[in-house]
Amino acid sequence: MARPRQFDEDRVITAAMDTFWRHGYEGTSTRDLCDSTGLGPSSLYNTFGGKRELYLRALERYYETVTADQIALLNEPGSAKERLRAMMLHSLDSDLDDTEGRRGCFAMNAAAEAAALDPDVKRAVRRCFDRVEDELCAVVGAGQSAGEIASGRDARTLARQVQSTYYGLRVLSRVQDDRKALLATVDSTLADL
Amino acid sequence: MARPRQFDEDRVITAAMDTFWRHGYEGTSTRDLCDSTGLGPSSLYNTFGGKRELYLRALERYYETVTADQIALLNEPGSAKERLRAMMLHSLDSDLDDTEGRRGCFAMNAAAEAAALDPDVKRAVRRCFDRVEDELCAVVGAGQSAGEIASGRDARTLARQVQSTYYGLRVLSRVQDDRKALLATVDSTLADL
DNA sequence: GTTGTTTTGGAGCGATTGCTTCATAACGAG
DNA sequence: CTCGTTATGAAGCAATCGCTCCAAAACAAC
Repeated sequence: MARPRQFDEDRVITAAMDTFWRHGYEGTSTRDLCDSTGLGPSSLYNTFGGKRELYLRALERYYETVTADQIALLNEPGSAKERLRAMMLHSLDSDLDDTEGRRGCFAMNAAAEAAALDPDVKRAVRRCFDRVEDELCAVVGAGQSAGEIASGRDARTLARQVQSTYYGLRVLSRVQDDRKALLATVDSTLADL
Repeated sequence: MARPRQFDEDRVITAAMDTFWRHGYEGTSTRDLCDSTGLGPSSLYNTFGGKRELYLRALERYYETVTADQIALLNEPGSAKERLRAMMLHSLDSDLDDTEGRRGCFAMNAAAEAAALDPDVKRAVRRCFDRVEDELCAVVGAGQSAGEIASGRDARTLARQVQSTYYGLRVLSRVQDDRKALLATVDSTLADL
């Protein structure tokens, strides 16, 4: 019926996510996006609508891939605290990896840069955060059932404490290179549970 | 000897800080800066050198004013936990204040946007974070001496835990409007000390 | 007043911004 | 094959980017 597309939409969104992740929304130009995706501007605009729409798609993709990986780590075999530690360690090592360009957490970057201005960005970021919170809650609950974590306090509250510490550490990791110090905070937090 | 300046350098830097704070580095144009400071481009460039230098000056100013206010709150009269709570509450209410534009923490925004790329930005942000950490450590130590906080653990480690939770909450506050939930995490964290 | 020095406002530099236009290409349907 | 439809690449739109240049202006020193 018509000419088919020469590109894989998924790969394009992934490439765009990577570019937005590294340089932020304002720091990424449409030409940067054309270069990283391999698409010409007409294909890019014809398919996605514009820079903002592609940014939102990139945030969705982040949820589907990176956030999903965090959830997966929380569901590996092991005790509750081991699983919490595995997720936090994985993110911290990713944050400190110079070969990856110290790009941090895309959702957190988007929260800092654009969540205040754009309700759609806010919603997309919140989706990532809420998903992590829910899964942390489940892990904490499992730990409580197993007698590994004290049952006195509300699982949701404990999960939010862990989540806050986790995101706070990722903020600190942007300017703090001392892996041991960050790790000590992780272990100290887990010991409190 | 020569024509004197028609503007107050401090006021200009404060105005620039406010603009960068609200819109980020990439989101702020030199014309935005001219508008908010009242300076013409020639005066702005003659005095400060360029956009990047002014951004660094704005981060310095943030340290001198907002970070200093946080430190001051930690040194108000009251118990250690009361002082920790006062600082966190103040920031959270500032983060949630719609009339201020939900601009968050300038240092954290800079960390997310530019710390990975610019070593000078990284240094300026870290200065803010380290100052808070040091003061949190002092407050925790005082709490331990007063018997208010358990003396078993290292004050520095506890301070870092509080700091991480604090920054994590400020991340969450960008997309989470539920003040009560955020507050519950504060109180739960303080109860653990 | 004149001179010397610095600041100021405005025009505008080349480059880049997000995006559009359009002729052409590449297919499926008939 | 022809036709209808969509995708593509290249050129380029007006607007804005960070920044510079320069003549006029405003002072202090003399």
